[in-house]
Amino acid sequence: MEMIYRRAGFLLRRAHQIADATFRDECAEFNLTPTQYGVLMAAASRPGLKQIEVAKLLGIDRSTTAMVVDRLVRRGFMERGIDARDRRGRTLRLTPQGDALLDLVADSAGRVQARFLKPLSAGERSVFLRLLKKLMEGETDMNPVPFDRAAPEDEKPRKLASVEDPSAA
Amino acid sequence: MEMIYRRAGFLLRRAHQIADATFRDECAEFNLTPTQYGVLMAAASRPGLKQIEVAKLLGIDRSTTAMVVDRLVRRGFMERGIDARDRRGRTLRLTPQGDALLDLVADSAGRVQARFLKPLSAGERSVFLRLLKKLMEGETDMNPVPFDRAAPEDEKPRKLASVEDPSAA
DNA sequence: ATCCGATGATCAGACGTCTGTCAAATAATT
DNA sequence: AATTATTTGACAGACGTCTGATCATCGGAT
Repeated sequence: MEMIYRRAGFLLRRAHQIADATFRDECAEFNLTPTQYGVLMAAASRPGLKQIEVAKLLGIDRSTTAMVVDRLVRRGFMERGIDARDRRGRTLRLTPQGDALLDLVADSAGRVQARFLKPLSAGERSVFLRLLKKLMEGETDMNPVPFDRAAPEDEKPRKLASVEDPSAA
Repeated sequence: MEMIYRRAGFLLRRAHQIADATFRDECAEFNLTPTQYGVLMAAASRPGLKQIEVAKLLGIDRSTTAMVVDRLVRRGFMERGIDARDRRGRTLRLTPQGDALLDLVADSAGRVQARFLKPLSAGERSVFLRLLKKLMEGETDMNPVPFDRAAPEDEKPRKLASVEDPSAA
């Protein structure tokens, strides 16, 4: 039995479970799940991007994405439109309420990371995160969507030559 | 948006997702999920242990455990009984079919680990696993059940006089 | 212009997961 | 012994997740 505690899958389930709970707890007042937050962030970063692109960005499948978006739309945080150029696609964008929510959530979301990683030293954290990322980048077999963090980048590739986030962290 | 790719929670969701898919793929012929496998393993290791104990061992809650056990019982891999000493509790044990299944699954389950961890070198794997375990052991806030891999190991209630926790809280 | 394969969305179904709530049983208190 | 508190399990409800099926649309090939 003990062997199960050494399995990466088991450890990852627990880790994910706790990270999830930490996020929900930290964002309890907003009643936001990590996934919803991800969808909101994706939509905020590139207004008008399509549902399928959000799915790819986050690595969740189309059905799940549709369901999550549904709830967010129902709660008034985002709106769905039909892509004029390709009527199969649904374009997404935040409503002003959605934008406001994201502002409010920012601090809480930031705290989740520190709180979750607390058991590790600063050095360990960076190693851990690095290995986790390496693991994801190397996964190809069972990965629903390649982990490349580089968004399709079609729409309008506004490549500003400057730093993108001068906001003091 | 890119910032989300640096979040531990996001990375862990993906990692868990892929580990899960790898397990399911490797065990497709048995139609077994990682959770079901965990429950089966727990029940195999200590026949007659209670449902609630399995839940604690695996870090899943009572509702989830009940549901998973239901399916396993329905498929004939385990059977549920009522604990004679505490009639609230349900005792679990594998059926011969369950035992046989576990035998068959062993190889596949073993392969999952190697396959999932493939992108990392041997050294990285052990560091990764070690950090993951350390993270889990240190989690207390949002952990549904402490991660101690040391099973309750009671069976005999032996309430020793040793002071365990004067609860100075 | 038409047909066909690829793509996007939705739906249905299955499973895991948690939170709450309720009922049964046990344990603790008075 | 009777009341109260705690524990266990089941059930309902919500959410995330995937697969497979179906429908609409698009793009390319004929």
